[in-house]
Amino acid sequence: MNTSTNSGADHRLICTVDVVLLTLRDAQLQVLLIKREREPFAGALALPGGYVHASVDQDCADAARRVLRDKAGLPSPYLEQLASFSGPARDPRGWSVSVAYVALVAAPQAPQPGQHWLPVDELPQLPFDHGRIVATAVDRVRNKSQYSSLPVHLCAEPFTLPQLHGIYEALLGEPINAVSFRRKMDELGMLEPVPGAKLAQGPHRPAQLYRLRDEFRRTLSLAGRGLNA
Amino acid sequence: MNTSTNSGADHRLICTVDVVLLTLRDAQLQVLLIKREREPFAGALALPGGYVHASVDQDCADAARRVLRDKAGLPSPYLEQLASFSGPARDPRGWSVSVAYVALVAAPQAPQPGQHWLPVDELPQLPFDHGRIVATAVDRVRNKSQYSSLPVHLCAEPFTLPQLHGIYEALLGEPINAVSFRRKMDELGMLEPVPGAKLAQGPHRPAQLYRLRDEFRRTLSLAGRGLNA
DNA sequence: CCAATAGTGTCTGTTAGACAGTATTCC
DNA sequence: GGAATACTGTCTAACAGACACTATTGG
Repeated sequence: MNTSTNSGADHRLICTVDVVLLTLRDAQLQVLLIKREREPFAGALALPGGYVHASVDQDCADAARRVLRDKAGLPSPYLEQLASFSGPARDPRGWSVSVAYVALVAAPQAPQPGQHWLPVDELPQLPFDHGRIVATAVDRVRNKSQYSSLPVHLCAEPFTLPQLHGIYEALLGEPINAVSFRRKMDELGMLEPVPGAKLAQGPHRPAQLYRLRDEFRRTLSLAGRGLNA
Repeated sequence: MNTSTNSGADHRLICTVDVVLLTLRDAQLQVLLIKREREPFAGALALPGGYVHASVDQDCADAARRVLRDKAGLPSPYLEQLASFSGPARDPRGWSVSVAYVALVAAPQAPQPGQHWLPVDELPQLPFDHGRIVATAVDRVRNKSQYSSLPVHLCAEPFTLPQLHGIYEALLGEPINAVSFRRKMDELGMLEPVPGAKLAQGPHRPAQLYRLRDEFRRTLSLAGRGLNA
């Protein structure tokens, strides 16, 4: 096969991005699914996604942000490349490559028409290989939650340590020692107390509010030895 | 822009795979580079890579294995997807997506003509964004070596624990406590002693030879709390 | 027996978890 | 003052690192 400087049709493939947008609602990890308007699988619930447009996107992450903006109406949440999925059968339109991203958001506004938040552990069959993509994303997020600051992106700022503690527990599905948790968050050094700001949640001592230090808005902080859940 | 069921040229992009094949030589992590025969960058040293061929590849990993077979003359080493790199400028032929893989091999045969092993810390400028891809791969491998069995794939079987110990130290660039190392390898449970097989390296006690348990040939074993280098 | 490396037993320091105690709020 | 939750001090248990010891080979 001659592959010299040919960049014609044989070497050009269907290329898409898919975004697994996750949030925490009712102490459950939930994923945003969109009702597809077009074939294939018109009418089915699927991940927000779309073609990569060479004319408008600077790279695939840019395409993912565009998809999030257009289909989920979101500004720029935490976004991380997950993996690429490819093959002849995953898309009925033909051999395709999808670069998948994970995005995390804190406060899921009321979903707009056609948007559905579903718990990741109770998903129906999804079109394409979206079931597998979601499973990979959930694995990645749960795994990274064991030793990094990733879950802060599921928490609206400012937040209290007990709130963040609850988020880690919901993600990892098991109780985390509260003393160790505070020690670790302290070591990670990513949080700063909002001076004077406390959150009163009821007839008891209010909790200190914290925010992410700017250095950690786009970077994760990694714990040396995990949170040892 | 109409994106209905159109799968025509606008939505088809240049799609390639690149493989970062790493090995350990002279206690240094080295990467395989190939002298490019074709434009662009003909004559330059670059990662082995090529177009994804929808007609022959089952997925991008398959394309990566084909590239390794054809350009590096290798059977099937440890192969793991790294990340995808995309954009209008990384390839002079146009907007492109490259799905990059990391591969690890043990014994680098004498390189064939056009193949060059170079230490990852002393690379020249590489064409495309291959410098960045190699850097990402090296980060990934060094990072995963801290808490997983990944480095066993850099070691020819059967091997002794002191040999494997040396490989971990070379990767992490710092000494690892030998007692802890043995304890960890034991906990990981991925090695089995080859009955009766010892390796005599000189005028001293020979070391027990080990091999990877079959369950771990394609899967990694993860340590709970890292190797604490 | 000596030198050299392989492998083990055991002590010690560090770190995570348990638990109890103090702090602060609303009633 | 009581109830509830936020936070802290301190003991304990688990684990990694240090070090000394034994094991096994060639000379």
